[in-house]
Amino acid sequence: MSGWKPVGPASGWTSMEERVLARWREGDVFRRSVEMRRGADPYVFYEGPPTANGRPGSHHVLSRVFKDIFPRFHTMRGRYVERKAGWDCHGLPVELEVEKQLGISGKPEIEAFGIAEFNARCRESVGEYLDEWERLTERIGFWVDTSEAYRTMDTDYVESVWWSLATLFDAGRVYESDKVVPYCPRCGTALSSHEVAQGYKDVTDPSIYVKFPTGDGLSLLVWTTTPWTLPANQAAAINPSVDYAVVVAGDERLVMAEALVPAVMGDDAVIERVMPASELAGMEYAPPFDLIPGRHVVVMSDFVTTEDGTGIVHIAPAFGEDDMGAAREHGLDAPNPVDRQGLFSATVPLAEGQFVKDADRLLIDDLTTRGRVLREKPYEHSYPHCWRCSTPLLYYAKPSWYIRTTEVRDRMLELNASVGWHPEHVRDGRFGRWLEGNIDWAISRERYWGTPLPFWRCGDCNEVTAIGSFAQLRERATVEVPDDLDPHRPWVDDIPVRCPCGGTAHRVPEVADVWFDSGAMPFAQHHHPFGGPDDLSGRFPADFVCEALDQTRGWFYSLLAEGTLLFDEAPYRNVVCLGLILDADGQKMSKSKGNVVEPWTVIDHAGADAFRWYLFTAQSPWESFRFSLDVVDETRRRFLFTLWNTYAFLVTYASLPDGWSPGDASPPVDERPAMDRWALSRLDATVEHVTARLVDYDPTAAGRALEDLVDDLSNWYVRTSRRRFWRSDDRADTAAAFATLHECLTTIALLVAPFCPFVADEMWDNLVAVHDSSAAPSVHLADWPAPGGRRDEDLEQAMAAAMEATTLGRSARKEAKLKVRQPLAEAVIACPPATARALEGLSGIVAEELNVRAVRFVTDAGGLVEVSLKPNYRTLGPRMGKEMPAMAQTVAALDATAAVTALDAGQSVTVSVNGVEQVLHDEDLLREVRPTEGYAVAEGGALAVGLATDITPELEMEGLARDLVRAIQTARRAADLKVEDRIVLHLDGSARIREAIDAHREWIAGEVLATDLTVGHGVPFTPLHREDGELDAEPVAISLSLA
RNA sequence: GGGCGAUUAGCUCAGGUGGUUAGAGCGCAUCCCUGAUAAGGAUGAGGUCCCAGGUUCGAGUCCUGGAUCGCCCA
Repeated sequence: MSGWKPVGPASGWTSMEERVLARWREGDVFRRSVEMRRGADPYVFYEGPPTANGRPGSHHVLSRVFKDIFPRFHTMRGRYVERKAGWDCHGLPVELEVEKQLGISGKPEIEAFGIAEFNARCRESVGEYLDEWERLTERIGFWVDTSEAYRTMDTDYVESVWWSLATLFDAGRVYESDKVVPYCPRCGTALSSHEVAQGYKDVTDPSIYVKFPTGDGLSLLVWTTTPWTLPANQAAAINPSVDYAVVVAGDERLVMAEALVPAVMGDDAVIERVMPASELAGMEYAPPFDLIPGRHVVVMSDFVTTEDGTGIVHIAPAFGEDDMGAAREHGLDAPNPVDRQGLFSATVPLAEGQFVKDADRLLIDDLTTRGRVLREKPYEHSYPHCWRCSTPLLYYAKPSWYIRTTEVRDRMLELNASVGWHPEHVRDGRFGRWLEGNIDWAISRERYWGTPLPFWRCGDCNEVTAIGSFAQLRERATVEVPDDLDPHRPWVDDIPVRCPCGGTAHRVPEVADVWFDSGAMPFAQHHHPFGGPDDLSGRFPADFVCEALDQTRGWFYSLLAEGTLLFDEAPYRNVVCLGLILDADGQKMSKSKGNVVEPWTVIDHAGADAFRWYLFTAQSPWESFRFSLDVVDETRRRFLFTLWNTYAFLVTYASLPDGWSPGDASPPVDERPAMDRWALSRLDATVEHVTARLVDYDPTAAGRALEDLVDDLSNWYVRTSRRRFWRSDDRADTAAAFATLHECLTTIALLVAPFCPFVADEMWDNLVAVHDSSAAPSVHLADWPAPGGRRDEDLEQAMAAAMEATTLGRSARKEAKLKVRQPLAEAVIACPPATARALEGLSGIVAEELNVRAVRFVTDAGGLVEVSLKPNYRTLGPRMGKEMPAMAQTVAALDATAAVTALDAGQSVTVSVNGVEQVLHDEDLLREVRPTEGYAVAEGGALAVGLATDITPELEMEGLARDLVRAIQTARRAADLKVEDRIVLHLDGSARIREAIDAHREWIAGEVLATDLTVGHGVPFTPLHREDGELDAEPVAISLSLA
């Protein structure tokens, strides 16, 4: 009654995953894994909401599996881990998609179409790919509760956002101001700095050196890359601490910063005179276009640099932040000849109705005609574009709503300091620097599909009232508010409220920045504060969030800003940053390049576990991934198939009729062979290490430790222990082997569970659950393992030496062209005495691996071994300092044999270095040993292995017998026998082969499970299978039948 | 122009606190094993550790400068 399920080949991986998935579904395993820990210490995870109006890509798989591994790990460690999914629903991307569907473009067309219908379409659009998202989420094993997902467009969510905005407004932290903002004329909206950050592109703009004449043939020379701003010019700014030069240029004289003369006018420019900035200040000039009245005067401003240009900056207050600042300082106007669509108004007849960027040419030509342009040159620079529609942004003065984040900047920095960033350098580097340069957060968008700003402005007194809940809205509304209020536009726009002054207030037209929505998720996902006084208890702050590195200025920021403003607390304790997914050549994946690797391709071909393992272990998660199907495939072969084969090996032999079951008695660990104790020691070490690394948010190192363990288990433990699993002459030993391997694989299933939840659960099911109804029915309902206290570092070191000796022995065999099947008389291992003592207990393993009759250790310095010495820099370096090279020479000149003899006798060696006596101990000298002549030798540092190369007739016979066994095993397989089938066997062959059979008859019969073995010409039975072949160029015939 | 990060074998990546001969996988070459077999394994070739200075007895590792690439910001 073994209960084992047969294990298929690793090639059936994806169907295995789907079976496991079905088990989870049927058993409601995810929900149970959460519920099981209810009441325990919560571990708080926040899902950064993706927008589901596009298909999920491989980069989404990256973030989703990282979001999965830590909650799974901490669940197994006993924490209660709620995992609420979330969807970002609002915003420009959604509007753009709908505009495309409707075949319309721009705000006037949207308004003509109707906001109500437009927003209804947006609401539909955000769910368009929800099914595919949920299907992928499930298939990659990302356990998150999609049935209870929060959606930023939900009424409750919007109400929480209103609460937060009203709270900030009432605290005086919201203001409206005319500011120059990055503005997309196509979308008709201002962009936040983190949106601007996403749209930089390298473009070539026309740049010109323009002359601003001041009379008498003298002109200020000004450089600009935005000629279209010149009609709005109001002033020219100079740096107060810079000297300016007058340069002769033909019959003209040009003013510019002295330091920039060579760069602008060449090295042989003639400087007429140099003056301090103060001499220029207040000077008036003729504006480039005499269309708009203004003072057109030289002002002094610190922001002017001499890094490029001419050191004189043209000031158009409506089109630059610095310009606006200078205008305020010097009392200048801020005329704006450009409308909201980015088109010139009638103020500039020359370019009326033209898009500003397109008007550059026209304006430059006009200036050139009038002799105002010194030079024109194309200028390549990085310029911000709209992150969705790619229109070049304009810096443009307009009223906007702001949150005074600058007031809490220092507090944000303080709170940030306590966050565990991964990688650490983001805290003070990328993110910290960004926070230091914090500017007030522009939160308003003049759009449609978003959380409406809950601000109402009175038509009488102009005061603004913030509404923080729907109840408050109902209370103050002058009209009936429906029970099923949709708090979106246009419905809320039609609800006026009473102003305290007695007048009627109407909602301001703007909606909120979508980043404010997502930053509100810690409280809005739970409808705080409307869910009662404890609605955030155990839910704030998060222990862990995780997104791609580009979110530093996005979600990571909006979370921190809102956490600080509203709760005076960092909203997360740990942040894991993720890198970009690139193609195999390191290029960004993009549809236009056609180099996108679809997640489904990877999953269908390699499976989710392989996909996950690759992402977790390929490299530090915050580096870019050079991603392709091939690298996932390689990962899968290397780790998952090795693990699977080891697992399949155990199950195959355990399920044989006289196999093994987990309940069977097995010897206590300290009575098991060294190999078993070694495996368990390695297991305990790995449990400890993997746990520590995962606690520290480092799945890469954790995964690599698991790879090492699985490799050790497969390529050393199983390799050297194979026969123990099917030799039944020592039941206790077989049971020890099974129990050891079973425990290793069971524990590995637990350790692998957060990484590769499918294979882990499949293994757990077959190794544990099917045998023991009291055990956890799924690995994901089990507890994380603890080390079993069986660590034996001496044994681990000794085993490492045994592996090394085996490697060297194989190298020596290769050197001597002696195949492994040919037994040899002896291997001589030359090593220091301590190593020899450690290795002695393992010499049987080494002997078997090297196929030698005996292993002999040679440690003395005489006869068989040559010793040479090297200084141990690690111990001697600090002691000797500058004398170290002299010491190295002294050691090299030492009589190594005598020194080693003394050291082995427990004595020290005294040498003289530059006249000073130095006492050397065993640890100060490193030995290199090698056997002397007569052996095939390979050496590696402190170990050398020699093989006796003489093959006696007896060894030759044994080698032949082994060849014969191999041939018979091949014949067995050719006859399609099961591994446990008994056979009757008849052999025939040359005299030499018959001699080998005679010498090893019993052994051969035992190896191939022959109950009867005959030799000679006539076959005494009707063979099921017959094979004629050659062995060592001599004929051999094998006939066999079932016994 | 500034900030952050990266640069180690043909490719993908490891290399606490400086210390003997810089490692692994893939690929390649040559082989082995055949009771894990639609598998497995070994040995080997392959490296100016981006460059140049500096600190040090000793630098892939620390410092300075530079180059190239990436991300972010002006």
